[in-house]
Amino acid sequence: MKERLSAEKRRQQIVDAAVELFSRKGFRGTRTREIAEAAGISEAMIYRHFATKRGLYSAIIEAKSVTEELLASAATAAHGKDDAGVLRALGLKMIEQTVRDPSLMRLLLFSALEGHELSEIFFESRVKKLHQFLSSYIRKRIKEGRFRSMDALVTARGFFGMIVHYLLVHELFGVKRPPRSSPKKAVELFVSVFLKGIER
Amino acid sequence: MKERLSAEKRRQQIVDAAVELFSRKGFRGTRTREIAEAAGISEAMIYRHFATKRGLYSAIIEAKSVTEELLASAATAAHGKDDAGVLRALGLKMIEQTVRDPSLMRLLLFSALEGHELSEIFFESRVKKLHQFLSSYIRKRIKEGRFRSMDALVTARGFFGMIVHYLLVHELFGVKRPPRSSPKKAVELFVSVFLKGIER
DNA sequence: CGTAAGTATGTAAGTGCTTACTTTCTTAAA
DNA sequence: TTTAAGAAAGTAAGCACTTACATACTTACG
Repeated sequence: MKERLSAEKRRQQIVDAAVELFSRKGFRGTRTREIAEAAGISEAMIYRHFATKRGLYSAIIEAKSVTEELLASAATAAHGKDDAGVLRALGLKMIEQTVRDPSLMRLLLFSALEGHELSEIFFESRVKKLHQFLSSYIRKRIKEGRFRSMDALVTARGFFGMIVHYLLVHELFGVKRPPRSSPKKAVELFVSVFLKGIER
Repeated sequence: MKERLSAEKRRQQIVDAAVELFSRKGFRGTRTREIAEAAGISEAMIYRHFATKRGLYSAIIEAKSVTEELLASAATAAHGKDDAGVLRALGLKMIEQTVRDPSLMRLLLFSALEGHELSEIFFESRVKKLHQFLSSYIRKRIKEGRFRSMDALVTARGFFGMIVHYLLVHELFGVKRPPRSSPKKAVELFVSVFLKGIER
């Protein structure tokens, strides 16, 4: 017989295994048996901890919806009115996190494509917050006369678009980065183009 | 008995029904029975025209891989060295096409996420061509001294990122456009920021 | 021209495997 | 002794794909 864990630890173990599989193969592409095998337990254990496969998926999406430290370093730069610092911090952190663990980006895309009911909540808590942070920063700097007058939200999404697209191309579609194009250099380029583009 | 069509027409009918379903629900999420029902025939007919479900999916991806007229208007502007015109044409056409028929974007994302073998070919023929067109235009304009010196491919992908991200946000995640933000205005904004950002 | 043979297009009803979820029983910790 | 964590072995439904057979269109031959 297998090691006996506390319910909480076992539950976490199931979630960890499921995150990996759902993010790689989607909800419909993942078998509950695979999850059980990956967690080293029997299928029945999954159903002791989660009512349905969909319930497990929802639990994951909700857990991944907590906002984390991504905004912290950007907020510091924002306080010091370091425009390039704000953008650099956001871009680099996003890329770094996604390269280290692409499961979040994949889960987000899968849940939207597959039309999961929590996809919207997922988007609101993970993406919208970032958009709002940057757009209100831009709005403030427009008021201060440092940036040109423009739709701050659309503009902010434009910047995130450059970063997200970079991740799509390299992490999802698997395009190889030529040696001259490190993430850091790409972010520098995006920041410089974007800043020069919006400054007065 | 149902109407008797020519093999070619029937095949096309199956493909049409399948495109709609695969783009909405993905490969794994689509049942062959659903495709048959949507096409108004029996499952066996699918298997008379395609060896396997996967074969049908591959046929669709290959068919969708043909490059179309997207580059035409941009090429005209490129010839006249109308920088804003090039970017505007690319951005507007991409948005217009995707809004009219989102199936292509969804198929592309699904095939990459689900790891379909033809996903790479799909990407190369649909996406890479655009990247190459714009990056070689940018490279030329750098040589002519109109744009700052920078990595043309990364820069070009930055512009497409703004457009693609706009489509992801509105077409995939279903964020409502506020009335002030029409696609046309958004493209104008992206073009203006991007151009000002890369010009000397 | 008329018609029977041959062929392509179609269907209804499977077949066997997979899958989400259940039931029943065992074992170890408190 | 009680209770919850665990395994083994189902079950019913769903799935890609097949089989056996019917019907319409085409064509060669009298």
